[in-house]
Amino acid sequence: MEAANKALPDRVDEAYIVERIYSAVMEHRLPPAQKLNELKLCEAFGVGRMRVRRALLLLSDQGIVELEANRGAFVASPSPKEASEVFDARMVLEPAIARRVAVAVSPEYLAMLRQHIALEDEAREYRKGADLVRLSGEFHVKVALASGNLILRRVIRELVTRSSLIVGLFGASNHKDCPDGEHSDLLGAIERGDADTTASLMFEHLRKIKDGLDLAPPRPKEGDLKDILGLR
Amino acid sequence: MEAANKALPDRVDEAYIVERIYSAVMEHRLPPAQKLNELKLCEAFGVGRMRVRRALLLLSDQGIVELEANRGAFVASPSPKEASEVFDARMVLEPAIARRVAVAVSPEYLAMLRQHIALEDEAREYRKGADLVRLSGEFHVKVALASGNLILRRVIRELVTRSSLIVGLFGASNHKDCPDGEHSDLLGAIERGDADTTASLMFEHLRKIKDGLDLAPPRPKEGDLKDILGLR
DNA sequence: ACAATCAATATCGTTGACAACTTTTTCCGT
DNA sequence: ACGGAAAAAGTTGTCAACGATATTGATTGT
Repeated sequence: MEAANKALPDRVDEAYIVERIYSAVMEHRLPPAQKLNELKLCEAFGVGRMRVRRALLLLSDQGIVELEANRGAFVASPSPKEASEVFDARMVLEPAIARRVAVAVSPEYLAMLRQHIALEDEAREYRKGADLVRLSGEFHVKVALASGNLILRRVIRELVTRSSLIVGLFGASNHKDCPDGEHSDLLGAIERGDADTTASLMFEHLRKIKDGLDLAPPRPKEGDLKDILGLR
Repeated sequence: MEAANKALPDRVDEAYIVERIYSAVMEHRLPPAQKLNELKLCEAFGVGRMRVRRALLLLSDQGIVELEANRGAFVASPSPKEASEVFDARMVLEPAIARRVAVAVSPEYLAMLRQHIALEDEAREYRKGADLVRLSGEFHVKVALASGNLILRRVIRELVTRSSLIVGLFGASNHKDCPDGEHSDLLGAIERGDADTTASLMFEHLRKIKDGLDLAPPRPKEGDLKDILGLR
């Protein structure tokens, strides 16, 4: 095997590369701190180095990738402080967006959300863990999309992707990306047009996820090795 | 004169170029559709072409400039639909952010907001129109900053900058970027910790600005020149 | 005089080579 | 065998040249 790992499109541009890395992060396939070698990416996408570097620049601007001078690109590993900020931001923004969706959502988007819940149920039923991880994040993006506003969708997508990294880093082994059933409850509130309940369900949902993280100990710095090993 | 138009920093990186173009757009110095010539930017910033191109890529990703293949970079000129989306997004997000600021704002940020209002008053007093334009936008960014969350600040900054372009395009000549006094009212509600009023003032404030725009006629398409000139 | 065609110019997109830096491996002395 | 210095390999950052495309201006024929 060499190329054609997944049928690349005819024209590979920056956006496509960004999209693929986005997806890989959302599905927890790219772990935090993973090195992203330029040459390997070039081969993988069958594209010149320029395209790859531009894609990495865009990803770093969105906090998905960290660029270190002369060392290369790495999947971001957010600090506890950054992680907290991401979820705080979501707890401010997403309830407001969900509220608006509850107030006025088109039948098409409602159908999309219903179908999504069905997919989640199915993934739970058949123990498709990988799918469930992806779907859990995607639900939030689709809610934002259901507002009919692509700007809101973009903002949330960025935050959800970063959240995937954060859960991978700070989530306990038994951590659920999104507790079972809560998405369904949210959809119920939206269907009833119950704006207040929708907003508060979304807030509590996010709070629960954040509380399930272990953000207490600031990540060890370089020099603290002795502390870590208990040699003081 | 050649270089040193404004004392460039020792190290000019992409972020600095982006920042400067951001500012120029916010102050209505760079009009929509303005061509951004790579070579001229290189000379202006005293950097190689690569830096400029990377900065332009970042700006295009944020909707501030538009890249046309083989034609170059232009300051974005949002369509009425995009313009509407930007303000709709702000009307969803900013009230939620302002509410949170009203609930819990640190004394330092409160002082910052007070000082800002003083600057606005001063600019109005001495008829410094240019300053007032910049300050009107900056107020919203500072409110987001007052949440203590840099992610929220970043999101709002992006939207405010795009709004500057939109006002330049669709604002009537007598259009006020932000009606006099409303920022002051908002600060009042924040100081009282009145969350509901703060949120609703912010919403109405944005609605008023949007209503002051003339988004009715879709931007003329290429072939409609005759219509524009009344030659039919 | 006008329109269409063609050449000339300017600008952008891409590639390849090279320099700067980091990481790994090798080598040597103790 | 161990630690450290030096060499080698690998990777990233930068630049300059080249080809491709769009735009402008000149030319020609009617």
